[in-house]
Amino acid sequence: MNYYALIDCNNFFVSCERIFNPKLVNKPVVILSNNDGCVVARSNEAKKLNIPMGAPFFKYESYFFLHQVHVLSGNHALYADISRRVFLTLEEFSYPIEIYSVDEAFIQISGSIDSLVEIGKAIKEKIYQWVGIPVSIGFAKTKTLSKIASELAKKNSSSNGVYVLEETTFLFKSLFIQDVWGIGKKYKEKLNSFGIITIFDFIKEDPNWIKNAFNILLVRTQLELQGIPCIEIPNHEDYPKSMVHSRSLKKDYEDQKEIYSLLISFLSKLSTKLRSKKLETEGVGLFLYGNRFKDRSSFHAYRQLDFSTNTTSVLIQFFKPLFEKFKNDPFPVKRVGIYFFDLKLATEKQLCLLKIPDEKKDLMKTIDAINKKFPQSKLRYGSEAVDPYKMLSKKNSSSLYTTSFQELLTIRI
DNA sequence: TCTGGGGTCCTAGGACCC
DNA sequence: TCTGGGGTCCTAGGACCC
Repeated sequence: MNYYALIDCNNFFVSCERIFNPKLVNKPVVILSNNDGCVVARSNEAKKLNIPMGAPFFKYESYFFLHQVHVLSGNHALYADISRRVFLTLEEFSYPIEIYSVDEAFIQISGSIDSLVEIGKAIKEKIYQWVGIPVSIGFAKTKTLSKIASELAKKNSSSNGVYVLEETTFLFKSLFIQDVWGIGKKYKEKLNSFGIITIFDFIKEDPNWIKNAFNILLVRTQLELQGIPCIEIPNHEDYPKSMVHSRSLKKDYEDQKEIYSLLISFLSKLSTKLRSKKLETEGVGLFLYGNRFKDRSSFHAYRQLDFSTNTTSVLIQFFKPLFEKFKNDPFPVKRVGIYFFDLKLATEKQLCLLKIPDEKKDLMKTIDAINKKFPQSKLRYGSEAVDPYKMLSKKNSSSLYTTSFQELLTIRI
């Protein structure tokens, strides 16, 4: 029998922190978003204190203090590295795999229920032993069902973190549609308005009606819930179609030179990422937002290129006029972002009949190599901000234990 | 009164996910 | 005072074609 499994890291960001700081074990811990804005991860103990996902830090600060909640700024370089190690370990098992997010992966597997439980246990133990991250594993006939199974694995203490979902009819009468992968807030409200409350209600609806009232995605979800796989594991090495770098700022900024140089820093950072992944872009865009809790001002502009590139100077050249448009009708800026779209593999570069700007490939290579070797003293373009971080804020971050020699863990014996 | 019909392509916006 | 960031996919509607 063919199955899918979802391997899901438990409270991933918190678990990463706990590897290096055992004092956090069994304590309520929350991880904050950039700018220390809101809660993006919680330990089980923090969940028990009814701290919701997305809770704004400033509203909960005194509550955290009262309950001795450990509060950390997100250390995403660390989490990315731990994530990589988790999936390298999972790949040891040689099943077809899809890394779905920083803390989740699907695998495809066949076997009897008993053998699945054994394999699940083995995976769970190996990841914990090799990387130190606890995971939950859910097996089922489709990806959508395996999501539900992994939640059951997490909640069901008798399952030991591994759950095989077989019979669903009874279960679905007690599960709500909003617990289904692919059904968010809007769909939930609309489905509820038609009296569809549980997964059981949803499954017996006419697919044609769902197609007309919603879209093809929900029809797929419905089939998946009935055990008919519609969402496959991609069988090729995929690369991203777009890339964004965006941040909320410490305060509202009005100085256009400051905003511009920050955007150039972002552009430079994003092109470096593009090069490190051996990709090129055929489009560049930017967006600027005012403070979304006070005013709804926004600006958005993009430019399609006639060729693909990952050269910072070339991208700056095409970016400049986009920012000029903002100057016509400026507003105080609270959030900024740069994005690339229509990404292509650098190795499959299309030749262009038109004259394209000098790509300075060797210069880019040299700059990247120097910046990699000396991360403290970054080589940058003249128009980049000298210290982009002064426009952002970050307080309680843990160290880069696994990605920086300066910040290795110190152990006293 | 009554104003074609059928097709493709592109994009902005909206929904979802973590 | 203070509210994250990075992605994907689908669809309606407009522009354009004959």
